[in-house]
Amino acid sequence: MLNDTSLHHLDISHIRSSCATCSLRELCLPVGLNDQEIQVLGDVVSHKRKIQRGGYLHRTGSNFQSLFAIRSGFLKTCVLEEDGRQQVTGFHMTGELLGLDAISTDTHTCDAIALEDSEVCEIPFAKLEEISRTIPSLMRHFHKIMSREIVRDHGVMLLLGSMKAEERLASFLLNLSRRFLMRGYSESEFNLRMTREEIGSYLGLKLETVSRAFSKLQDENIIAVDNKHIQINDIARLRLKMGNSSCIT
Amino acid sequence: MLNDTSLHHLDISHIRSSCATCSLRELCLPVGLNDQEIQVLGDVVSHKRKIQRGGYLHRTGSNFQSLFAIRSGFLKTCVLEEDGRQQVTGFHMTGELLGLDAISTDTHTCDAIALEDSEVCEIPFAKLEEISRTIPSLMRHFHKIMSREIVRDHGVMLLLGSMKAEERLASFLLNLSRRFLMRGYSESEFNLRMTREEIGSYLGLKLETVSRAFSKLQDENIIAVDNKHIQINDIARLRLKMGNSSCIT
DNA sequence: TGTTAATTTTGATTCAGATCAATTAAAGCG
DNA sequence: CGCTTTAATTGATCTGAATCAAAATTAACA
Repeated sequence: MLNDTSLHHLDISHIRSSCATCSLRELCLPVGLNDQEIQVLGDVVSHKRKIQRGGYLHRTGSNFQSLFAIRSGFLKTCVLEEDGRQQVTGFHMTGELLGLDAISTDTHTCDAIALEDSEVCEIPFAKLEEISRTIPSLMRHFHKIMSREIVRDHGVMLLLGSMKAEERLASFLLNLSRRFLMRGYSESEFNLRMTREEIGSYLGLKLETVSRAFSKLQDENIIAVDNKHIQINDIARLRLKMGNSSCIT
Repeated sequence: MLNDTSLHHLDISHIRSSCATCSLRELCLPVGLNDQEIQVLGDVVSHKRKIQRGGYLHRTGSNFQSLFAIRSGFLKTCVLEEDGRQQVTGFHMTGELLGLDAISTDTHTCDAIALEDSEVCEIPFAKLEEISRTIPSLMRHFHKIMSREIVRDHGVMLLLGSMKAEERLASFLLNLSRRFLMRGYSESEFNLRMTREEIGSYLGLKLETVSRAFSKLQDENIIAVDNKHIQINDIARLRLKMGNSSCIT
């Protein structure tokens, strides 16, 4: 459950690297395409963009033209309320696709902010639709990505609707762990890119509660916390903490 | 915010009724298509299915073949946890599209249960993808539907993550009100099809809390509650109750 | 490098909503 | 129609997380 805009579980190692413009292999889209198709797709996603830490990839209300595939870095998406407070709707890392929400109204419905220096590929949506007409597997794949985002959101709804603080944090850490693993990083040791407040916003908790939950898990020797650095000592017990283990797979 | 799998706000009155098999006008898909295109689409969605109150449209884990467009009735979708408790992920009414979550893995990720006798049109997904290749506006429209579901889910996440009980119920009622209005029913008076427990599951509250929130709103003369029958006396004040009014539009 | 600002931790207290419990009302059904 | 089951309301109590508050730590930056 939790975050998974894209499809890292798919093995993309078989993709041949014929793309000159942009290393598509890291991206989420070209799964299962042949050389020629990758070439076509590559022409579409050629435009790269760098965002500095703290910078905006897009803002709520801004015009939608393109999806963004994250090549590197780490971003959050959040909706801003009148009163100034923000609700984080997701954390996003390499290979994931941003902007799906904006297709609905041709307007971005959330802010996307880089939590560390990041690089994205811009994918003009009109062009993506166009070429997906001639490459059925690309269309199918894109639909799966959108669907997966819906499934993820349902998972978060379940988390927010029925789990308690410690379960939420366990779920969150396990989700991060899995996503780091899929990208070839350690599943048991990583650095958080977001603050306690941002975690809290995402999990529907106050930052103090997040901090306390971290401390609690550390006291039980399930994890070791050193500020932003997390070490998972006992992943099995962390899974137990989640309670209904249906959420994360 | 809250429920809006589909796109009732679009005016479909201009659609010419050339479809022999199934009255597509009620459905969400054929917006902006010409006669011939509607004909093509009509051939795909011809298969109808009735579900009795309490019956399943699909179950978690079952094979995904088709999306379902609701022609009449009222359904809920919910995910079942190990412990037997269920989390309602949405309530769905005429014109909305079910099954989007299943595209991701070709397996349904939730149960869809009729809360009253309902009728749906089955839309074989492979065929939909196929014809959407030749009808760009249909493809675009389908993408907007998926995207809108993502936006809706983000709205629910915001609700679950940051609103308190009374705000959640106000938001829920206003959402229902709007959806009834869009279908030509009264926005100020309607019957709930779901129990307090199901509302609570959806809103992340216990049924007692839902009941108390109803009573509170009634005491303040904002609504009148008679079991499942709801009358909204002061929609403006109900909106105020929601707090951050960004959610519902 | 020193100074300031932001973040994190921890404690004390409060409160919204959960839980427990009992009653009332409505819906099925033989 | 009366009986049983299910759903809804309301009250009393408890509890997990919010809030308030202060100290400690880390990061930012001139």
